[in-house]
Amino acid sequence: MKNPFPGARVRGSSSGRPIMALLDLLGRRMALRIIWELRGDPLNFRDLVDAAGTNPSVLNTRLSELREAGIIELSEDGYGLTAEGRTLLADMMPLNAWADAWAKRLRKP
Amino acid sequence: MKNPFPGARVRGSSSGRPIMALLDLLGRRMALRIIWELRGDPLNFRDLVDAAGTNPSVLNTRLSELREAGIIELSEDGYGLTAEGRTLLADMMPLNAWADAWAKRLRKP
DNA sequence: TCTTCATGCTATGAAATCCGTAGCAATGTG
DNA sequence: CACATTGCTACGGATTTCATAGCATGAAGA
Repeated sequence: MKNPFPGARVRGSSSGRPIMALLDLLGRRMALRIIWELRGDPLNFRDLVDAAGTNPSVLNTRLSELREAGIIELSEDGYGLTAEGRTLLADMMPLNAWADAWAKRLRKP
Repeated sequence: MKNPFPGARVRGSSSGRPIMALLDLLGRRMALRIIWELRGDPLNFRDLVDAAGTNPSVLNTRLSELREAGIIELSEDGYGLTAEGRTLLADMMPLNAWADAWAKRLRKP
């Protein structure tokens, strides 16, 4: 299937609503993780493979989608978040705190 | 593979850090979407299949993971978010605004 | 110039996952 | 006893992911 793109059909939705395209894009394997791993300094391709614990083919597929979406870019320093990507990451940061509270809950139910 | 669980190995991470388990869980097909579709009233199984634009087998797999994680529960009214699930959804809501701004950017670059 | 290295990325085949459809079991209603 | 509604499972083909090997390019040494 084509890359998720606001205004286009995506898996599970033909409405073209931007949130549906975003949920499809972020719902693919390693997409959230890749963005997460780029929260600090840019990483080169191989370091990103290691950091995300994935393999070149999946990473490259996700990178092309995330680059086309304007979330990630390749600079001289390696792969990093664009300005837009950083605002998306900022929106994801609460998930970290949520996950910690979740772990605490599940340890003593 | 076993369901993502804080403290356990998940795809792409053996650290057991809660955020990794969460990113694995949410990075599976339709997981984010299912949570999103339950932002309002509970839905029964079939309505949730339609709302998420998926099929019973994938939905059931995701539901069992999300129920085990304590994010979704089945009540007399149907499938709905738990209290914890609602806080997770609240953390996801900014994505909607982000997606709208994203769509606007991509329309006129 | 001839290695050697680091880089982004592609190729390949097997394994896992997803998808769509059909249908089952339990429960309730006429 | 039909009949509808519900949650869910079975199945087979399509797609995606996984792990590993390797290619192409450019820079840096020898």
